Amino acid sequence: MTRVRLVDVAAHVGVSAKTVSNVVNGTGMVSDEVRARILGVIEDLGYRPNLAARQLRGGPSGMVALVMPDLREPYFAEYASNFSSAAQRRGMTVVVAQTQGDRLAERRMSEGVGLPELEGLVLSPLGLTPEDIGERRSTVPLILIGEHGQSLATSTIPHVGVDNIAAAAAATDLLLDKGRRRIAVIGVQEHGSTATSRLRFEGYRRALAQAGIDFDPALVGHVEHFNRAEGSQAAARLLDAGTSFDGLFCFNDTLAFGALHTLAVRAIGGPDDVPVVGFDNIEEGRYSVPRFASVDTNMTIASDTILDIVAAPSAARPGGLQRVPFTVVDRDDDVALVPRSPTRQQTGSR
Amino acid sequence: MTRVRLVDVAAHVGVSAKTVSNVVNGTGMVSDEVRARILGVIEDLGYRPNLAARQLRGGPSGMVALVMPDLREPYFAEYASNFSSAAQRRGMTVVVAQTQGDRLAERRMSEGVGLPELEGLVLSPLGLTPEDIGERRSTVPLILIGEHGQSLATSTIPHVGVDNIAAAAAATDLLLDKGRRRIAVIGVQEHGSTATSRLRFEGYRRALAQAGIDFDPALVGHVEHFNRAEGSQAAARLLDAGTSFDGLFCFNDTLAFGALHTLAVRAIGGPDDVPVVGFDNIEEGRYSVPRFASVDTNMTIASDTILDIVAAPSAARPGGLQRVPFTVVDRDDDVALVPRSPTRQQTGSR
DNA sequence: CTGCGTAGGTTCAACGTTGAACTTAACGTT
DNA sequence: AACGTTAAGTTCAACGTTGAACCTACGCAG
Repeated sequence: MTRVRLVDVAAHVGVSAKTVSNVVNGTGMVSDEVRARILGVIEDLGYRPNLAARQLRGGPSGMVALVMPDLREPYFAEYASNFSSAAQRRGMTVVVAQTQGDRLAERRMSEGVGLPELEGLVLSPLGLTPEDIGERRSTVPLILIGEHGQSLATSTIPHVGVDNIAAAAAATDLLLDKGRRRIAVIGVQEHGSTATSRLRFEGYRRALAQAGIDFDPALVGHVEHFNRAEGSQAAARLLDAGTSFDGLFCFNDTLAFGALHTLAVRAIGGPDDVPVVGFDNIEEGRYSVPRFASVDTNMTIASDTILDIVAAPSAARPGGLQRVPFTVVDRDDDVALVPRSPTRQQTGSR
Repeated sequence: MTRVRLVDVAAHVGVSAKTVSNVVNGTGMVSDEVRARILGVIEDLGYRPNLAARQLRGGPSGMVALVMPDLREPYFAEYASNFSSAAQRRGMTVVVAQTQGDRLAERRMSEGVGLPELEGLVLSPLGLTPEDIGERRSTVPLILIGEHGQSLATSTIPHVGVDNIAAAAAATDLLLDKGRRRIAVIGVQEHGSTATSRLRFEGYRRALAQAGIDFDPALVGHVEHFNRAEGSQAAARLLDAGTSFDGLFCFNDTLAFGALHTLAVRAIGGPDDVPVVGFDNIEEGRYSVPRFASVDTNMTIASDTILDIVAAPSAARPGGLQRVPFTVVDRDDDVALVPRSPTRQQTGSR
């Protein structure tokens, strides 16, 4: 029972394969009567076009690759979910792969090795360097997720994400607006892929400067990775050092979870005492007790932006950072464990 | 700058395209000298085989589809991560799609509409019925994730997962072994796709029966969905009804998070007071405070089992449930926020 | 020196689809 | 009646790869 082909349908109807092709693709001229018969036979036989043959003829593959460090991270999982939904809406198929943030894996994937003909390759880089991009052979359009500072910004590769400096400044402003003056920060990195961390740190410092507050290095919590354990440890170090703070900005929500845990264990804080702001606004944050604010990175808008770039003719494809608007979400009601609509929002243009 | 083909490489070397093909695929006889020259030119020109053409010739596509309800759910995200890694290890490409648990979406995806030629279609069903499977047209091997009770078990479709009844019984046993006698349960469903819930409930009751404990309907927490909010509400309902319990079994970890939250807010419990057992052993559970036990469903083993089935010749492909061993993981040390190695494990054969 | 096996190739057709170019009959115009 | 137009098709080649069949020179046994 081999697969049904165009010619099989054609034979059953008594027309040529091309006429069936025309019906399937809505091209050419076909009488209503013949079209109806063809559609009937297609249904009966269960014909489905062979994408490989289409592609070989130069047709679109309808496939986009999404390459992320690790889907177990809630942020990447949510991104993948959003992206996949957006792609499905456009009739595109998503291929996923993981790199574990490994530079060589990212390099290899950016070439699309072993992957089918893609219409776009969307990569969330951690280790990739501008040289890697320069040496890239593949002609498949590459689009990077997130802003990555000078390192990758100078390249002509489009990247899609929020303005990290502005967003981090807005997050800091939220705490400043609450009258906080000693705002600690968790997530400053010194090793590895520090681009995101550096930009958010810069935003934090700019917001402080604008408010006329001196930067205090004692308020900085360093981490290696953006995970719960390190967020928790960084908060513990701040407290152990005797540093007092009345607000806390974490460079992502996972760090915030960890930090909140340490604060809770030590019976410090609570949202009115030491308000916390995270970054990414992942689903899970909606259920957090104690609550914390976050910066929503509008992943749905980002996904659509990316797919628009993929769909654009190569000449019209932009380079550099494509800014996605961000939203500072402060959940200042007291409900827990029920998804909340944000009650206070500040939007992304500063 | 069109893509490099076999003939382009062949022309540069001065041999036929077929010889280059032989080198690429390791077939036929090629002298070491010619092989070396060909490999050099392949590298220089950056040749990469056109998978569409290969496939058209009847070659393997190397693609598997993974269709899940929603990647934002940590369990599915982790599953996807594991599966994707396992597939990458085998040189296979994973296509992902989401159904939101919608039966029609599951039906449509199970046909592989709009997808390239697949070697396997792996689906985590919520609404799919045996009739849907019966009416399926596609000849691509379908493999279901999880055990789904009578409903889908009778079909010849292979499904891969833990023995839900045995695993739930083992989870209950863990609490019984701690001397608990009034064990509450959260996650019983009455509407929608209840298969998993029913099986785990059955396991709970069997374990009680074996221990000579009467089942008390007052200890049952009903939910519509397996999420945090409902876990929290179910726990609240139990407490509000004045039901006392000294142990709690939640049908998945997300429910457990919610329930733990309610217990914490009401200052009840703690692991030595009211131990909690979840199901799935998701990453996030490792950082939970208060801690709780869980049933590890060995997703890596499951992924490999699935990929073995996909790779098997269709005649050798098994039907029915392929059992994956489970592990009851009790994290009874007191460390928090550092990934722990399980200290007490009980393995899956009862 | 004949014949045969084999290493190391080559040639050709086919996979299923569709753009481009071609055909045919019916119809409308002057 | 002759001509142009158009609707509704058909035919053919090509996309890149590879299995099957074919070719050829060389080494070696008899």
